[in-house]
Amino acid sequence: MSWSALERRIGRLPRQFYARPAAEVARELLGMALVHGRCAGRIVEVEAYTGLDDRAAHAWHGLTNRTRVLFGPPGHAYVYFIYGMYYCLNVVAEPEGRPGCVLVRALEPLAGLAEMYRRRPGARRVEDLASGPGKLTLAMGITRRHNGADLTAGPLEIRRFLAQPGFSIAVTPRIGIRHDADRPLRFLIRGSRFVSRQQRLC
DNA sequence: CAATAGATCATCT
DNA sequence: GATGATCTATTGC
Repeated sequence: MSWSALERRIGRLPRQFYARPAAEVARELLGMALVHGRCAGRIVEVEAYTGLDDRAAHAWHGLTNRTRVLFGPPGHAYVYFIYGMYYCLNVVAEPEGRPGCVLVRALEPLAGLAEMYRRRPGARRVEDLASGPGKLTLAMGITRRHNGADLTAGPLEIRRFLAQPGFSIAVTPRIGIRHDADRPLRFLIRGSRFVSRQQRLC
C-alpha cells in the first residue's frame, strides 16, 4: 500500500473532512480516535449543533468573543467552560464563516488508561472514565488552553484507525438542552458500553 | 433502581 | 443577575 493510501486509512483527518454539514461530520466522527499525548479514545457518541438555525447552539446568538472560533475555519477545537466546573470539547465543522460544530460526548478509552484514572479519581470502572462530555475532557487533559487548537496540526488530534470493527449508528435527540430539543442530532455507536446514557431511539 | 440538590463561574442580558 | 451542550453524592422507593 502506498503511503498516501495508508494515510487515508489511519492518518489524521484532513481539514476538508470537517468542511461539511455538522450532522454529516458528527456521524462520520463515530469510530475515529481522539488522541492527546499518551491518551487516546475511540469516539462513541457525538452531537451536532447546526449553527445559526439551531436555538440550542452557542452560535445561535451570532458572533461574540466566545463563539469566535466557531465562525473560523473547520477542523479546530472549540472548548468552553460550563457549570463553573467542566470543559466540553467541540469540533468546528462547515466551511469558514458558518458556525456548525460537533460536541464530542463520550469515548471508549484505548490508551493511557493509567493517566486517565489519575485525572478521574472518582472513576471505578473503564466505562466511567470518559462517558460524558465533562468526563472526557478531564480524562484526556483537555482545558480552555485547547480552545482554537488546530486538530490537523498540533498536540490534539483526531485519527482514522485501521481495523475498525463494523458498527451501526443510533440516532436520538440531544441531551441537556432546552431549545430545539427534539431534533435527531445525537449519534451513538449502537450497543457501546461507553456512551453517556443508554440509548433512547427515535 | 430514579429523582434531586449542590457545586461554581464565564458569558451575555 | 440568571443561566447553562455537567457530574457526583445523597435521598427515597
